Amino acid sequence: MEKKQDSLYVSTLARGLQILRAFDESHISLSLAELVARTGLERSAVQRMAHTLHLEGMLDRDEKTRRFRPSHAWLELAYAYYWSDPLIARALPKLIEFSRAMGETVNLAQISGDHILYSLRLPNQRTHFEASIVGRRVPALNTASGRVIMATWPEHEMREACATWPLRQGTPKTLLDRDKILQGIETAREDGYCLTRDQMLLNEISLAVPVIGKDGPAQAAVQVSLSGVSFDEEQVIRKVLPVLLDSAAGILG
Amino acid sequence: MEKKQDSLYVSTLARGLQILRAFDESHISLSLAELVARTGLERSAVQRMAHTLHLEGMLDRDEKTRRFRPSHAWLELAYAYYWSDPLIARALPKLIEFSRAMGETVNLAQISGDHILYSLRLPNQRTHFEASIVGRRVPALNTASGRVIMATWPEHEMREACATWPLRQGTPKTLLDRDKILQGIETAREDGYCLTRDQMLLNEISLAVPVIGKDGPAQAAVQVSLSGVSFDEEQVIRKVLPVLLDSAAGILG
DNA sequence: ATTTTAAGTATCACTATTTGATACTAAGAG
DNA sequence: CTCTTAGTATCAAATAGTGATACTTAAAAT
Repeated sequence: MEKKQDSLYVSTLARGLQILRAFDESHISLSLAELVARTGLERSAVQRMAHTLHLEGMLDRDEKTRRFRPSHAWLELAYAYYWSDPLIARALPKLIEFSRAMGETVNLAQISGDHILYSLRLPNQRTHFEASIVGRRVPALNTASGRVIMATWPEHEMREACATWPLRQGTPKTLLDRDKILQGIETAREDGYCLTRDQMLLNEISLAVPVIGKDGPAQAAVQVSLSGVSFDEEQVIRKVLPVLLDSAAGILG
Repeated sequence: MEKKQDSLYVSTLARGLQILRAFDESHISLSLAELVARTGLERSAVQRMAHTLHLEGMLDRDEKTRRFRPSHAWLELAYAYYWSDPLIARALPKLIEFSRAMGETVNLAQISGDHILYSLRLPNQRTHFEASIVGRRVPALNTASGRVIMATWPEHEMREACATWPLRQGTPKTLLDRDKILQGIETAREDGYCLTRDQMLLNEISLAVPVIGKDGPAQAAVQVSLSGVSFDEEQVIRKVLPVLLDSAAGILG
C-alpha cells in the first residue's frame, strides 16, 4: 500500500525523521536553508521540525550561527540499540579477547538490507576515521564480511543477492565484476572465511568469518582489519585466521 | 514558553520521539500495549507512531510476537553524531595509543546536562556490559570524569552544580555526601586528576583527567577504568596517570 | 476445552494541528 | 549602501491526526 493511502502512516513524524537523516559524514552541521535543500520539505515545515527536534533534545543549536547539529541523544539511542541486540553482548567479550591476543582492529558486521553495518568496532591501529567508528554501512558485496555471510546462505538466495545488490567503488582496486565476486563467495563457502584486500581502503587486508548460530544462515561476521604493509595474506591465514575462527565460534556456539 | 503555546512546536513529532525513548537497557523490545503504558499516549496514537517508525526503518517488528525493537538505524545516527562532534576525531587516536600502551579500558566522557555521557569506549577487559558500550549517561557528581571536568569550572558554577545536580547510588560505597564530593572536586582541582573507587561498580578504580582546550573550562575528560583487584591507587597514580595526562594533553593541545 | 480478558487492528467523525504562503526582520554578499 | 538570502513569525485553510470504538485475534483463566 502506498504510504499516502496508509491511514496509519503519520507523515508529520516521517518528515521529522527526514530532518535527522539529513546529517551524515559530509553534513555535520546544517542551517535551516541547507535542511530545506537536503530534504525538499517546505521552509516553514523545516523550521517547525528543527525547532521541535531541538526542544526535544535531538538537535543542538548554535545560537551564533543558527546551525543545527546532532546531540548526545543520538548516542543514547545507540546505547538502547546495544541492549536490544543480543548478539552485541555475546560478541563483545570475544572481540575483546581477540583484540588483546592479536593487537589488531576487530569488528562485528551485520547484514542490514543489502549492506553490511559495523555494529561493534575495537580499533587497535590508527586508521581512517570512518573505519574506526560504529554505524557505517557499506554495500555487502564489496566487503569480506558481506561475502562470508552470504556464503552461508542457500544457493538461490546468495545468487540473487549477488546479481542484484548494489556495488560501490571504494578504491581503484575495488572488484566490481559480479562473476568474480560470486567466485569469491563460493571460495569463501569452501574455505569458511573470506579475505580481501584494497577493497574499501588501500593497503587494507580484510579477513572475515561468519557468526553462525543454531539456526543456519549467518546474518553477522567478525572481521579483522590489517595493514597490507605489515602483513601478507599467507601470514594472515596462518596467524590470524585460527584465532578469529575461535572468536566467532565462541559467540553463538 | 510552554510547549503547547509554542506555535512552532510539532506535538506529533514529539510523540514519535517519545516512542523511541521508551526503549532503554531494561526495555529492549516492547509491544504496543507496553508502549502505551510507558509513554502514556493513547493506544491508536501509539499504533500509528510505531507503524510509521517501522515503515521508516527506525524500529524492527517481529511478525510473530508483534514486538518492536530498535533497528540498525539507531547506530547510523551514532555514526552521524561521531562525524559531527570534532572532539571524537581528535580523541580517538589518543585513546587508541593509550589503549595499546597500557592495555586498559579507556573512555571519553562528556558533560551532557547534569550527567556525563560516555561517547567513546575502548574496552580492554571483560567487564560489565553497561561499562563497555557507548551512550551511557551517569550523574556527573558520581563520577571521576564529572568531578574532574567540574574542577576546571569557575568556582561559582562548580559550587552551584555541586549543590543542585542529581546523585545516584551505584554501589553501597557510592559517595552521596555533597560536602565530601565538593572536597573531592577541590582536590581534583589541585591535583589535575580525579581518582575514585567503587562508585559506579564495585572493585572499579576510575581515574579521569580533563580535556582542556584553549577556551578554558573543560566539557570532556578521558577516563581509565581499572580493576581494584589488580591495582592499588598508588600504582595507578605512578604508572597510569602520566600516560593519561599525556593522552588528554594531546587531544586539544 | 471453553470462556473471559487483553492486545492488536481497522475504521470513523471531528477538530486541532499542521500546512504552505507570506510579511517582516536580520544577516550576509556584492 | 544596496540587494539578496536566510531566518522568523503569523495567518487562514484544510487535512492529518486524534481519541473513541467496533471488531478480530491471542493469551490467560477457569
